[in-house]
Amino acid sequence: MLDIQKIRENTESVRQGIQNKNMSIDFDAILQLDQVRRDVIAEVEVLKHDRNVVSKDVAVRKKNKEDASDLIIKTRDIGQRIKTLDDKQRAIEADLNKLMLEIPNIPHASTPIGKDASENPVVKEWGSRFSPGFDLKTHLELGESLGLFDFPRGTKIAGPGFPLYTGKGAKLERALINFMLDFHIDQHGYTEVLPPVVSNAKSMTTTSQLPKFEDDMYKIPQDELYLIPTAEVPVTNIHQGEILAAQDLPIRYCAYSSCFRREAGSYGKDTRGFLRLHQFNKVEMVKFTHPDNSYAELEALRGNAEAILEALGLEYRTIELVTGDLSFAAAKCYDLELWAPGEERWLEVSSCSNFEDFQARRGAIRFKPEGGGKVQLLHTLNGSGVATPRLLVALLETYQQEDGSVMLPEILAPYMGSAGLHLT
RNA sequence: GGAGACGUGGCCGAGUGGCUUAAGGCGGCGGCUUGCUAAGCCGUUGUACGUUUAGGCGUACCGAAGGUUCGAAUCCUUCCGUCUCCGCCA
Repeated sequence: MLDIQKIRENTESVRQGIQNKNMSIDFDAILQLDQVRRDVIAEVEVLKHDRNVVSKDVAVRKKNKEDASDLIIKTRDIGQRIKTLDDKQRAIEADLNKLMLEIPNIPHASTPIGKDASENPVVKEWGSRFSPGFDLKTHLELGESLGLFDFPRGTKIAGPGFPLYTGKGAKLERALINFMLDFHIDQHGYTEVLPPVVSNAKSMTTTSQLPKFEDDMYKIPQDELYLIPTAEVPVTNIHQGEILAAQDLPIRYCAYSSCFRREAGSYGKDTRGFLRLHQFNKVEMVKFTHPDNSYAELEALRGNAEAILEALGLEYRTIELVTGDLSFAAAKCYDLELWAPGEERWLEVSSCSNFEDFQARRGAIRFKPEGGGKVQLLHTLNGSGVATPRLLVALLETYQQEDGSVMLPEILAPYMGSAGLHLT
């Protein structure tokens, strides 16, 4: 959510930012509603002040055993007017809040202006192309012949897009999750958390899955819960409504969770194998930072995600999203893409974003500055570190051997066993 | 799922319709003292919104939302949460 005061005072620059995001918002309607709201508040507060003064007089007279009926009659009318205005204020604020929740974050000044993904600049390329000279198999062919997963049975159990991992495939999935968690905890200083995989509407609103993206999520109406599309939701909401001490910042959490996405509107796209799923595993990093440090923390966060890919020896590139491709809540974002030699394409495995105070305002996540001073909103960031399905694709395709087996990188030995690195 | 108890500031805790502007204490912050010394004394204390050149002023907030009343932390209704006991359960 944006600051209404900022919209009021810097209307044109906010308007420009939204336009760069290819969105359109009726700011005139919002400003007008805000003006009405403030007029009503000013009016009702005068009446409440009057009521308080008269009520005190009533109390004094009653204490002195004097008659106060004239005052009571006078205030009865004030009470009615207050009630009317209170109702009006409530209605206006509900309307205004609804509009405010639909306004996307505005891009940071450093985010390149551009219309869509085709204009995203590549900011880093790492690793070398895997081209061994024999015919490369896709992860589907490899997985099937090696018995790593069973899509038909996953479909039978739940439906398409719900993968069943089997044997070494299940172990590899578990190994990757543990490897990434340990890496971020031991090397990058994150604190591990293991959150619920469901969240309520309030939490979903903080991170802005709600109200705009309700159709993308699985809902449990009976209990008014949603399955999380990412651990970002429960982890960011750990400090919802709290006032943290400045000395405690930055807070860095790392969480594994299953993620659930309906992928409505993407039917027929990337339906094969692991490229697009309804349920998948992901290790997520979430940071709560002082506003002054959030962009330095974003660079570090991106580095933490890249370090995973480098440790696994996989070719990747990092792109910076232009304003038109930025997600609803982000002010700046990097995407990490792995090269899948069998698929012969780049696969997005991580998104690292700075939301500035956008989510913090929605969730009332604040901090008290060191040495006192006014409580202020902190900045939230998150990034995948990383999602497993496409990582598994690139890993299998990059480490495949001519005989159809896969020789996993040495760094996974503690998790697979040395002998277990060779998938046959 | 059943029965009961409870929900007050950073924390403890008083408060059953009106000098409550939420007592008192702890903690925090600022100052004084340095013959009460592992201390003592004085002052201060939250959040949001509105308003103001500024200092300030006003309004609201006692789990949440409504209601009764001239006036609600206090009375009524609904909801949420916590705890205890019972039932079920990995």
